[in-house]
Parts: sequence; C-alpha cells; structure tokens
Amino acid sequence: MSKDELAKAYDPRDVEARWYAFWEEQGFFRADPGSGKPPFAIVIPPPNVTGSLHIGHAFTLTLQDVIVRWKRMQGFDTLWLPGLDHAGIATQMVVERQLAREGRRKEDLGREGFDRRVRAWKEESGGKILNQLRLMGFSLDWDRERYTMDPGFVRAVREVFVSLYEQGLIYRGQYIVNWCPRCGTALSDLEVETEPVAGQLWYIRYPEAGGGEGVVVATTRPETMLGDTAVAVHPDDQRYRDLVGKRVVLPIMGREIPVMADAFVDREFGTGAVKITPAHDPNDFQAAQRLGLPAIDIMDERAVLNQNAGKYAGRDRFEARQEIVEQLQREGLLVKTTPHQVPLGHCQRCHTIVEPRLSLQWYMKMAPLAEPAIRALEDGRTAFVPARWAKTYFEWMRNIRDWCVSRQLWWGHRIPAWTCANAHTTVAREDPPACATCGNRQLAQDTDVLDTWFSSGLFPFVTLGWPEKTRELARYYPNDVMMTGFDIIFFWVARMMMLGLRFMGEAPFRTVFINGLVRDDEGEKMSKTKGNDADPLDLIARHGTDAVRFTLTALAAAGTDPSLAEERLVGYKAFVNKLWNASRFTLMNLEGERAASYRFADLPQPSRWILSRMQAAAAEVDAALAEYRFDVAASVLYHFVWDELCDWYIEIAKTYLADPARAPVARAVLLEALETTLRLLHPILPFVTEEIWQRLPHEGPSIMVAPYPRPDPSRVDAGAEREMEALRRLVTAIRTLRATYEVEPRRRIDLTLVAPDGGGVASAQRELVRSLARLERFDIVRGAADLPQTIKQPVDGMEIRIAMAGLFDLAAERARLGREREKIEAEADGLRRRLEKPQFVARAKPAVVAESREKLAALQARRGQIDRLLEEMGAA
RNA sequence: AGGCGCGUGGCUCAGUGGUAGAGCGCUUCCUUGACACGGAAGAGGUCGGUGGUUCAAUUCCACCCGCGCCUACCA
Repeated sequence: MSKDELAKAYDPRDVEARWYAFWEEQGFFRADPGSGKPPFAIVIPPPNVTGSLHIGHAFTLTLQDVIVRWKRMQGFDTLWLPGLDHAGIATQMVVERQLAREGRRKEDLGREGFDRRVRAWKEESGGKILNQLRLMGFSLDWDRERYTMDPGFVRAVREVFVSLYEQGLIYRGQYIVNWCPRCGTALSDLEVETEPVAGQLWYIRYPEAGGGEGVVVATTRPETMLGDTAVAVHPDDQRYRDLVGKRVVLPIMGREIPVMADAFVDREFGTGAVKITPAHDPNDFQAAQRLGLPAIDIMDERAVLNQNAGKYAGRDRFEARQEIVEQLQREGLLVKTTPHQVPLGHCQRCHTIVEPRLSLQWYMKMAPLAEPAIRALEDGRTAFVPARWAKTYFEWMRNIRDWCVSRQLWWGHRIPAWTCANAHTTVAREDPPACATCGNRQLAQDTDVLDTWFSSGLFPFVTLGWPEKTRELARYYPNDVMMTGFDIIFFWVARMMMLGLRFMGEAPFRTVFINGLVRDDEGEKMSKTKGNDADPLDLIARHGTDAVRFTLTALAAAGTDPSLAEERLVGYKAFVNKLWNASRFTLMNLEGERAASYRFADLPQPSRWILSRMQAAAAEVDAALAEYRFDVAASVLYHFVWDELCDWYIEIAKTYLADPARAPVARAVLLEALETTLRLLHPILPFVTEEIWQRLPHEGPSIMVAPYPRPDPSRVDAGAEREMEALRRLVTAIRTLRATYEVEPRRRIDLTLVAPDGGGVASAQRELVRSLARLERFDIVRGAADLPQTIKQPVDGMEIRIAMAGLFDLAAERARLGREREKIEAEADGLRRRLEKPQFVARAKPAVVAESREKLAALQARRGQIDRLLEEMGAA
C-alpha cells in the first residue's frame, strides 16, 4: 500500500503499537524543566503494584491523559509523573497466597526472606500494570517513574515520621483499634467497611451478688461477656436506681462486677442496662477510662479466646458465642433472644469481621494537620471540581480522628523506632547505634510497618525529590491538578493535603478533579467480585484503544458515575472509522500536491462556513476542557466531524474537486479542516490522529507536539454560517419531499423554486443545490404563475415546486401539509396566548417578548403560505 | 441517624427559567468511487409524584415516592 492509500476500514491493531514506541523513543513524554515553557504538573494516582488495569484506571487516566496532551500541545512543559504503590496489605496477601500454593507460610521464610520474596515478585510481575498503561496510550514521563518503596521514599518516610514524632504529632498508645483477625493487623477507621448484618440481641441475666434478681443486659456479642468488668445504667434510670453501687455476678466466670451509672447509656435500648467490656468495645473502653475500670483482654490476635476466657480458652470467637449461649440457656440465665440488625465492621481487604481490640499502636494526631487543610479549601487555594465534593471533604476533616498508622505486617515501611533493654524508645532518621535515653546498645526495631497511605500521602512532593530541594520540586510543586475518584478522597487526597501543607507549606494542588465511578449498563458499580467488570484490555482488543478512550471521555459528565454500555462504545468506534474515512477521502484527492494557498475572504461561502464552524468547535472544546467537561468536548468534536465536516462539507467538496478550476483551493480547505480537526481530537484519540497526520503534509515530528488549535476570530464568518444554514434547510426540505414521495435516491428530478426575493443563497449556490439534492433542472422564479401541477412545499418564505408525473398524490400532499399546519398552529397558539397576557409583556425580558413576537410572525407567515397552497390544491 | 447524588424518548445518558437533545435501538428507502463501522428521510418523551415561587418550571423551593452511595461508637 502506498503512503497515501489507507485501508477501507480503520484497523487499530495495525496502528497503535507503532506510535507509542515512537513517542517514547522521541522523548515526547518527558518534562523539560529547562524548556522555558510554563510548567503543568500532575501525578498519577499510583496503582497498586499488585494491580492490573481495570476500567476505573482506564477511565480516570484517560481523562488525565486528555488534559495532559491538551496542555502539552498548548505549549506547556508538561509533567505527568507515573508511579506504583507498594500496597502493603494487598501485596502481602498476594505473596502469601503464592506461598500457600507452594505449601509454605511467610514464617517459613522469615521476615527478611519474605521481604526478598516480595521484592523479587515486584521485579518480575509487579510492573504489569505499567505496560498496560502504555497500551492505553498514556503520555507519562517514564523517566521519572517512582515507587513508594524506592530508596527515596524510604528516606522521606523516615524524615516525615521522625519530624512528626518530634513535633508531638505522632505518638504511641494503648487503645481500642479495628483489628482484622485474618490479616493479623490493626486497621485504620477508613479500612473498615461497615455493613449491616442480621444478628440477634441476647438478653442475659446477671444475678445480684449474694442473691437477688440482679439485672438483665442485652448484647449482640455474648462471647465478650467473659471480659466484662461492670454493668452500666443511666444515672437517671429509676428502674435501676437501687442497683447502682451494688455488685452482680458475671455468669459463667462467676466474677463479681459492679453496677455503675454513666450517662452514655441509652435507656431506650434493650433493657437500659449495658455490660461493659473495656477490652473489646470502643464505647466500653472509653466508659471504663471514665469510671476507672480494668480491661480484661480475652482474645488473641486471631480472635481465639485466651486463658482469660476460662474454660472457653482456645475457642474461636464465634464458636465460643454459640457455646456460651447454650450454657446460659442451660443455666436459665438467657432471658430471651430477639432478631437484631447489627452494623458490623469488615476488613476492606479480606472482608473478615473486624474485632475491636485493645493494643499498642502508633497514631498520627490529626486535628492540627486537618486545620490548615480545611483553610486551604476555605480560602480557595485549592478547589474541588465538582465543587460539592468540598462538602464531603470538610465533613470528614472537621470530625477527623487520630490515624492509626502502624500495621502488624511484614511488607511496608518499617517504623523507625527502637526499644532498648531498658524499655526506652528511640525514634531516629538513621538506625541508631545506642539508646538515645540510656545509651544501652541492645536495640530492637519496632516490628510494625506503616499504613500504605502514609507513603502515598507524600506522593506529590517526594516524587519530585523531597527532602532535597530539587529544581523539580521548585518548579512542579504544587501540582496544577489532582484527578482521581471520590472513593479515595479521605484515604489519599485528604492526607496529601495535610502532609503537603505540613512539609511543603503549600497545598499540593490547585484543583482536585473528582471523577465518578464506572458502572455497568445496569448502574451497578463494576467490580471483579461481582463479575460485571469490563476488562479494558478486552475492550481495546475488540474495538481499539481510541474508541475506548473516546467512549470514556464522552461518558465523563461532571459529577456523574458513567455507565459503560457496550453499544455506546460500538458507536464511538464507528466514529473513529468515520474520521478515518474522511481522511481517506482527503488523501485520495490530494493527488500528491501540496495545498494551494488562498485568502479566506476569497473562498466560496461553503468553505468559509466550514472553517468558521471549526473556530466555533475549537472555542467550545477549549472552554469545555478548561472546566473539565470532557463529555462536552467529545460531543462537540463528534458532531463537528460527523454532521458538518463529513455530511456537508465533504459532500460539497466533491463538486469542487470535480472542477479543475476550483479543485486546488478545495483541496487546501479540506486539508486544513482535516489537519486542524486531527489536532483538536488528538488528546482524546492519540493513535488514529497520529496515523493520519503523519500521512498529511505536516510540519514537526508528531501531532502530539504540534500546537493545539486556537480559535481564530478572523475566520469566523457569521454571514456564511447563516447562509449555509439556509442552504441546508432548503436541501433538507427537498430531500424530505423526495423521501415522502419515495423518489429513488439516485434519480435526478426537476425542481422550481419560487422565490420572490430572487433566491438568495439558493441562487448563489445553484450548482451545489443541484448536486446535494440530486436535481436535474433547477429553476428559480420570482412568481408562481403558469406552473404545471406540482408538489409544493414552503421553506424560508420560498416555495419548492416539484413536477412529478405518476408520483403526484394530491391526498398525500394535503395530509402532509395538514400535519405541518397542525404543528405550526399548536406552537403559534402557545405564543399567542403568552403574548396576550399583559403580565408577560410587562414583566418578561424585552428580548424574550420581541423574540416571541418574531417567532409568532414567522409561524403565521408560514401558516399563511400553507393555507394558500392548500387552497390552490383544493381548487385544482 | 446524618450527609450526598440520581429518577428526561425502548436502552445508556446530556441539558435548559421561555413547550426538550445525543448515542445505540426502531421504521422507510438506498451497495451513488471516503466510509453499510455508510447515506437520506422519519417515528418516538404530559422531563418520578404533589404543592409552592414566577408573566412563564422539565429547569428554582418544599414535601412525598423509588434507587444508589458515603459518613456514624447505639450495646
């Protein structure tokens, strides 16, 4: 196939692989701090090292690439920085599963061996997703790729941890945490997903010490009673007034515990008496601190009951529950059982029911960090798009609780804290040789690692070299925008805000763009577990990357969750093909010539029209992208290409190209329109636009570094646009008549246009009308006298008259005109009624009144025309 | 419990204080040298319900119904 010949249908597989490699080799993805261009910076939300590309990545990153390619073409020094997250708990699970298949546990390898294993796994398959990002065409600066476990991050994480510790913002303490017994680690509040579970409420009698009925407590978790250290009632609760201060006997254990009063008790719930289990319930823990009660921990890290549980030691928590209930029943202490919906926390990773557990953990004090992060939004240094997400952000920030940052995992950043033989703690940037307090040299490093989000929260500045004061840091921080899904506003965005403000003194980004979550065609959130996830790689294989990208872009309306319906994708694949064929037509007609030069003002009206419309499209796309209205940008381009460039201008150009005198200029206009359109489309459709662009006469090495079209006001021609609209109305009206009377599309017919004013554009573009409407004779007359029997159709104050022997159907035409008259009448009635109301004329905006009047006049004129035609036909 | 969002043609979704748009689907005709992943012409909606504000409401407000999501220590 020669250079200018394109295949009849676009085949993305032929094209896509080549260009990505080309772009990367040419270094077009690279940011250039020394370029002298204004910077534009954004970081990728680093995918998990365990991850593979799913539709959510494809969606948010397509939008990011659209912005990045757009900015790059606009002349910005653009940095889009890629990275991977080490994903502590997720990665550990993956590697543990791998070991399990080999019949081994991580303990068999030991901590260091396991660490090596994880690192080896990352080298081998961890970067899989990064190659998938290449398939999507994303223009990431791979030279600056980072990993949240790389040496720079290790150093930075220590620096941050130690600084915060020194500032009193990181502390260690014994509190109730969310504990996942399967993962064997503490979780932050955010890593717990609360879901209502159908449970029961057990009413259990605690007899009074030394006899007496005692008190009945209601609990959803009877197994925790083994660790009860009190029963609490509301201080004003008359029912229990006499019991307060007395002691009751804890069933099964036989321990005596006090009945105490505390206002936290809800008198309405259950019996109004609540058992207090300080070691296994956050409320009870707080109550116990107020009331000075001891805590008895009855479970181990796997949620198996321990020696404090008496004879139930060694039982799993749910097994124990069953047996305890049975024992209570046997002993007549189970008063009743009622069904009860309980909100239960589940581990975000493995969905195990979380156990509230008393343990020693590291915490980050959040209130002092949140305060500046709230202010940054309040005073507009950072803004959310869509703005309503700020509300969600504020809500969380203002009620923020301290962040448990330690995890009992093996994979992650080790906490830089050491304990000496004398139990002193040393927290240090470098591994200390001796205890900072007593000089003891027997130091053991804390075995915990940090929550993954601790390091990802540093992403915007650590990736630029922090804590070094690099040129990149000065140039690209703060980022211009952060684009991500709402599901990680708290996990990630909020923490970047707090840590960025703390360590850089400036918010990490000016704009936070929040995209929706991709749903399936039934509106369900796509997920692997539901099996309804669209695999982007599969979609790419079947429809091409560009079609996938265009679809995702077109679906990205502000603040909505897009539903990915495959039919829509098929439609946009057709669009890519349409563009391909428009290009094919243009290339076929270039005939190897360079385009002729021309002056805009000298162009024929239709050519001025298409170039003028193109300015409008460019302006609209620009405005849309500037406010992240990706759907609008996609829609504008779709309709410009299909409805205006292809359906009209290319059809018009065909008549010009057939005329040797007009062909060179027509080729030039066509070429300009196509080339500009390709540049407008490139951010969304990088591959097909590059493939075509490279075959056109062009300057520069690649469309991706060509300038983005700016609307040129000198090429806006309102007159040409108006007249072409009139021409389109005329041609469409003729086509409608042809279709109504089932004239074969290829047949040329004779037509007379009755135009008292001479016909305007129809007269000026007579040849065009002939070709577009497939006319043989096309006469324009000023009066309708002496015409033979014809079909008549009013348009723009003129009349179309078609003589068609054999096809003329008076009744059909009357009916058609009658229907049209009805529509006009209905609309005119509405307008008339409105205009008759004095309040409307008095209060509505004058422009609206005037517009209504004009519209009504036009409708009346048209109705008059139809009435006249109907009358004539009646007479005929 | 609080907060947020959604309900527009068969489906998936835009949109607007002045009687509604797109893609796909559907109907009719057409394999005309860019494209049948195409062309031409059409049909199809009382914009969830009820009130209110307004000259005017699908668009603003209130309530209701249905759906989804987020936050939350009710044992």
